[in-house]
Amino acid sequence: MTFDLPPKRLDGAMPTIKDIAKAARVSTATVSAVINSSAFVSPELRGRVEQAVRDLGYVPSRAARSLRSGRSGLIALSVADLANPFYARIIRAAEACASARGYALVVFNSDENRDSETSILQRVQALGCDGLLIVPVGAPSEYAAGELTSAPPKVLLGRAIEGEPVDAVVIDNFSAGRQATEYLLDLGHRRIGSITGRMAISTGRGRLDGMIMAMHARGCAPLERDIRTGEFREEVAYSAALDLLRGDDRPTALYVANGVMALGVMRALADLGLRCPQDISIASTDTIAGHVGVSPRLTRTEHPVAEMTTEAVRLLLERINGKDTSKPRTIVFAPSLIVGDSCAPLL
Amino acid sequence: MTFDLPPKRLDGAMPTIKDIAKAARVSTATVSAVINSSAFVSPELRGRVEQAVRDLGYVPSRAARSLRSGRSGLIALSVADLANPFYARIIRAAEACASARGYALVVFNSDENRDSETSILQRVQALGCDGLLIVPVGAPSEYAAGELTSAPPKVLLGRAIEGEPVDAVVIDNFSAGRQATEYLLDLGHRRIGSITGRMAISTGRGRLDGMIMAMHARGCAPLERDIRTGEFREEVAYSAALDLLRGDDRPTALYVANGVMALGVMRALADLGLRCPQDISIASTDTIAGHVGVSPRLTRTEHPVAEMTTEAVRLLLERINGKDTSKPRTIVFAPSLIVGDSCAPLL
DNA sequence: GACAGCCGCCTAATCGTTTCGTTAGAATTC
DNA sequence: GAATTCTAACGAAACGATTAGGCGGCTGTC
Repeated sequence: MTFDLPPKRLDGAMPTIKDIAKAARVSTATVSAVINSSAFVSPELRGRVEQAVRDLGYVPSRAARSLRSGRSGLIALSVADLANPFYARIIRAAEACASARGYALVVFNSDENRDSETSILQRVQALGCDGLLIVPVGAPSEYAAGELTSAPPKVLLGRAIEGEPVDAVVIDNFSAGRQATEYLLDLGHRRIGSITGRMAISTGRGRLDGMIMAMHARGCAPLERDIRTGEFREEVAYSAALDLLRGDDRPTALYVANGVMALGVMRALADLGLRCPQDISIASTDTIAGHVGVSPRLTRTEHPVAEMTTEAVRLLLERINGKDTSKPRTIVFAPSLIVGDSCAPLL
Repeated sequence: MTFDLPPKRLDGAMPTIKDIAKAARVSTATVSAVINSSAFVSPELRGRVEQAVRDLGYVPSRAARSLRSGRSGLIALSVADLANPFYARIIRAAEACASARGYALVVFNSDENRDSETSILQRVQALGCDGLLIVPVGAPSEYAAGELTSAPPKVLLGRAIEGEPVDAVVIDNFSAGRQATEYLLDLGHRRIGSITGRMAISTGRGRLDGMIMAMHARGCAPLERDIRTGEFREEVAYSAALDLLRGDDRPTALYVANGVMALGVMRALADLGLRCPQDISIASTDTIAGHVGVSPRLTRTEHPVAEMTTEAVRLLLERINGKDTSKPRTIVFAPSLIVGDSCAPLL
């Protein structure tokens, strides 16, 4: 009897299931059964297979597996702006959650660009990702029929798209805008301005609506020139703030619709020589990363980003596994007000 | 003649290359040739194939493709701590670069945990990723032989591992520590402390060494109690700073080895009621994200994260494509000092 | 002792591509 | 007009895994 032990392959090529089968003197079916615990295998053979797997350093090929099973083990995440730390938190939570369930996370950046997003949707399909978590960047009218409802399953994260029958995990933007504004109103401010996102995006529109309604409820209304909208970007907010706050005819308080915009406003304040909160009060929705212990601490509404993301992944996986075949639903998280020291009472 | 136009499949199943071949009345080989422009095809057939592809909405299956070709089109990125905005910048640059070259980016978080890293290395292999960009979290001794040199190609990013024959893109940590410390020395500080990373990590060790050498060069040396090392985390730096700066027997200046640690120190200062730079000067390496326009602006050394990442991706792709078969090399970027207002002259 | 039933394992088909080797026909040469 | 080369397209064999179906051999029953 010749012992031609197949040595640990030195050629660098990865061993395949056939190599294991040969080494363990069993069929590939048995190897597969051992690896997936999908059928009973006698301890004898099981032992031989496990030994061979260890000896050869065998790792099943995901490519072959996914060709056969139609599953890739990949979850895609498309965010609107990778430069925004807010999305870093989403990536963190999504990665942790996906990893825990055995999935890998593929990250894309649409950079607030609808065309990029379209190509991302295609690439996600081509990659055979099992699901997609997406922070959409388009207006509702910009999505072709079926673009968001076709396979693989998709879950909108952070931003809703009206009229699209697709799962979504969002916050109550209206409430966020209202809460922040009411706080400013309570401090006595009456001329309040706002720098917010595009009106075509649910977060931009909703937060501004909440702000305006809060003012109406107190019998006032923002001036048209005090409302600035644009992309959710630091530079956009910076120039808007520069323009809005230049000169003496300016609001006494500002509601800023997200974290990086608040940062842009802060930078503008510094450039204009305005002090916060002495010269102007700032309240926002969404926080500035790493803003702990740095003055002034922003007064803002926060929302549980990690929990929202986890929930979105959970929902997505249930769709993927076909456990949830109910109608698409929207899960709404509530924002809460965190008081810092960026707002002062109006004297 | 019957026109049984194959309708856009309504069953949800994706069309395969065979469907296209049938619809265009050609062989699958021809379809493949058209799709990959891998062989000459007459305009006639080419047209029919392209038409069929459009009609059926065909997208080649990446799973089948990668099974056949051994390429997945995936590049993996393993970062040390997704909560650190520094890594968000890396992800951003890597995603942009990979996308531009037609690769998708799979993101992993080792969370400064060597065991997680080991399992990430396995998952990367199982996924069949074509390459791996990794910010390693282990000490040189913790890597098994071949762990970093086996397929797929790997490039270390930000942190070097001595003795491992693998490509790396790093900064001159020694110079970073030296520059920042020299600046503090120039301001008249003599008792300078440091809060830095683990000594087993090249960035922790290198930066501290630079700091110490700078002091030696001026005929002084840091006190042992003024040097704190630990993980590159906000909380670690926070508690180290609290302990180090409590009481009157404390350094007049601090060199902090990275951005999130600087943040932790700032928070500690706020809690201790110490003002920066009046009561203590802070210099760091690596910046705090979103620190523009917020006071005090940190004096720090910066390094071109995006360029480094781009370079790392470039290197990786050359290895993947076998264009570069030279010995592994380490590319070193130079840090530069950015003066903010977190340091004051010692009176 | 014959037969049914189960257990444990194997053979072989299959997933959707790419690609090698082949072939039919056209173009060129003598 | 026959022999040769070229060309464009095709057929079929991989790639590595899963899994339905099949087949000996054992146990148990009457």
